[in-house]
Amino acid sequence: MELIMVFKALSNQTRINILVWLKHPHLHFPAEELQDYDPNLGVCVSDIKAKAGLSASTTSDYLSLLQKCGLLEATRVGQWTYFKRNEGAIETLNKLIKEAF
Amino acid sequence: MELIMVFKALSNQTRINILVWLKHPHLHFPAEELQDYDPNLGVCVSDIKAKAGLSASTTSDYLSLLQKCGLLEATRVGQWTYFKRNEGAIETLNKLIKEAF
DNA sequence: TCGGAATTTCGGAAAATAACGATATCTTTG
DNA sequence: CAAAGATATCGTTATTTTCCGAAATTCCGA
Repeated sequence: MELIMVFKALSNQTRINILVWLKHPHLHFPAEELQDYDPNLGVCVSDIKAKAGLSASTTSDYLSLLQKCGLLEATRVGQWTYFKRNEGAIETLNKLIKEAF
Repeated sequence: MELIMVFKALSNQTRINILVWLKHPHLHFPAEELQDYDPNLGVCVSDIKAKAGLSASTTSDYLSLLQKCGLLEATRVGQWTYFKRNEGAIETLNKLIKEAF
């Protein structure tokens, strides 16, 4: 994990929000969208797009940026792509920050 | 402290480096420059400029950005401005990141 | 007070990022 | 196979960031 890539990814309020929303999806997404929510999968792009109020392309860009720097994991299931937090990477990040700074 | 401002400040390798250099100045700056180094003051702009290999204006910009977001503290002494880490703020940052993510 | 050194401020050119719509791809369903 | 929905990719314009040199400011010593 490259610290600078993570910081770039997090220097945008919406991307920070996405990471926070995905920590406890039930607190941030409408119940009907999480009908059959699976913690192993996460939340699909459209639900995140609706919550963020951004276009599909921007939402997709953001999610894949967060994925590229390791903070999110994606799983394709049929026509949907689900994103969830990579808790291991986030823990590593905390350690890295603690020891670097 | 605004998390997003901190992340923007840290999304630049030189600014990350400055923060690391200032953690243990003796490991990163020539001894003759730290002749009368005072932990309460830190390191002056010219020494940081020399280490970073940037122009005076850019160095000054970077340092004041790091100061504005709370990570550094500045003290003017005569014609020199010394910068040191704001350890309290950095600790707060660690906590914020830990609880936010 | 004058010159010079350290730093800051300002304006600008180049590079990077933001965010979109259009288009392409992939998948399911009729 | 065709159509429709979800997502990804691409090309674009607008905004932001990077980094500099020139000019301004501050301070010290002669």
